[in-house]
Amino acid sequence: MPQKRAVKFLGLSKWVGAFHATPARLEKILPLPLNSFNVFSQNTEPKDTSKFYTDLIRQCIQSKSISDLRTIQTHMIKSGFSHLSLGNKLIDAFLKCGSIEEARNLFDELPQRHIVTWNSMISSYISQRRSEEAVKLYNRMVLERAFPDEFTFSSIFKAFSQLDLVYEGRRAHGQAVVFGLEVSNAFVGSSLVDMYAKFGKFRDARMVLDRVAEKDVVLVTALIVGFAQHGRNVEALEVFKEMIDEGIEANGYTFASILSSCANLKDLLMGMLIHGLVIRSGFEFAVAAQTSLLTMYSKCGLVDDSLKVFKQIIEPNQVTWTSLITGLSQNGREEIALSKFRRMLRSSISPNAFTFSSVLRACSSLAMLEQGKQIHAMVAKYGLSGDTFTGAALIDFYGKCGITEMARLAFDRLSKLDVVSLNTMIYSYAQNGYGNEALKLFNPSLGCLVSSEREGIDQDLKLSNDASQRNHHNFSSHSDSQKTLLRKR
DNA sequence: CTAGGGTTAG
Repeated sequence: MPQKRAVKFLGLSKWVGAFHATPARLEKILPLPLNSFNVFSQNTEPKDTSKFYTDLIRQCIQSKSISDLRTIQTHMIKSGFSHLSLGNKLIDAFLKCGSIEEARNLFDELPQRHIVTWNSMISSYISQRRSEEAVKLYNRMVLERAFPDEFTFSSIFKAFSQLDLVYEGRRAHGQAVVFGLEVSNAFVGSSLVDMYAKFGKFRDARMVLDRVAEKDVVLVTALIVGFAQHGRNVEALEVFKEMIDEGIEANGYTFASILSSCANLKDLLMGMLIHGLVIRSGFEFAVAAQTSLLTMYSKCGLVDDSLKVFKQIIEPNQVTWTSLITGLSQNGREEIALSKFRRMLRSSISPNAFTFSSVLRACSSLAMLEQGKQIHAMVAKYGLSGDTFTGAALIDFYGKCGITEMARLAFDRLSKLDVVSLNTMIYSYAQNGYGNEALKLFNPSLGCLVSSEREGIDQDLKLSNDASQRNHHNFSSHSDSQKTLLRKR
């Protein structure tokens, strides 16, 4: 009986007394009759009415009361949107209450939208990883002559990098230039640098960065992160040093990224130096920096130091636990890795694809069949059977345990194939004496993988197949699994 | 009333 559900407006006691307001009751106690809203234009609307609604909306946000917002919306629509600014506030309120759909519905209904409203909608879509919607709105915005401002540009570029739309992102950059907002502030600049860096377009990223007059830590960190994420660790370190030289202080984000570069370079000395810097700059308890620190030590082979870092972490998150488990598993401490995994679950932190691929690796190294099976069940429960990394770990695990059928089952569940998972499957077959099955996979033209709807995969397979054909008469260039196959033949 | 950068896997 949703109609009868009481709607409580906490601060409304002077209007409604102590009783609860239903939409029908609310209509009776509004400060002005609904019809009379129409006589006010947007500019001359009475101050107190506007304030009345504004307060109401603020209370709804505080109590996260979406149903109350709906009530207000109903009245607004009835009054023919006489209060446009309220419409915008209402959209903002829906967004803050997490109801993006209702915000969008109202957004579409409004005869006019404020630039702030456009920006709010766009950034909400992006933070919900629904960037297609954000881009659609952005394009519509330009068409409807609601000109994007620096707030728009500070968020829209992320949509293009999320969607991997290089050309469109560049075009939006051009539009920012046209509006004179390209490097109007560090917000727009860092968003642009981030986009170009994510695309691997480091020349463009650098050019934008250099044009920003007031550089700050976020701007430079965007470039550092870009280099680090593309495995260009030396360049990441160079930019980091440059930043320090320019007197810009690093923060937790910067340290998280730069320590990850040290880890990948196995540069223990630099890592320890930066560890000192982390402590001195007061980011000792920034969890991402701590996580990277932990990884740095374990990649450099100092497991005990990484355990020490972990002990310091007050609230380890999913990534932290995973890093710890990975480090242990990679350093031959499989049992401890598994016990940490159990502890992670007990502290109600859920595992992800990264975690599973690491614990499965631990199970695989020691051929712990029962444990691995249990983890396989969890993988299925978490809906991660299709993940390429986790899948490859499963294939590897069952292969090592000699259960080829299960390995194949895991293989067939992959939502996407790549060279590694294919190699792992071939290796599992080969290891267990199924030479013919392995060959079928090795040469997809024999019919094993063709005729599936997997297009990207075929591309991948074609590449690896072409490469192997080039080496066909050259035995020494074959991988171990291929050698095994050739012997079996 | 609206804005930017992060750490983990084969």
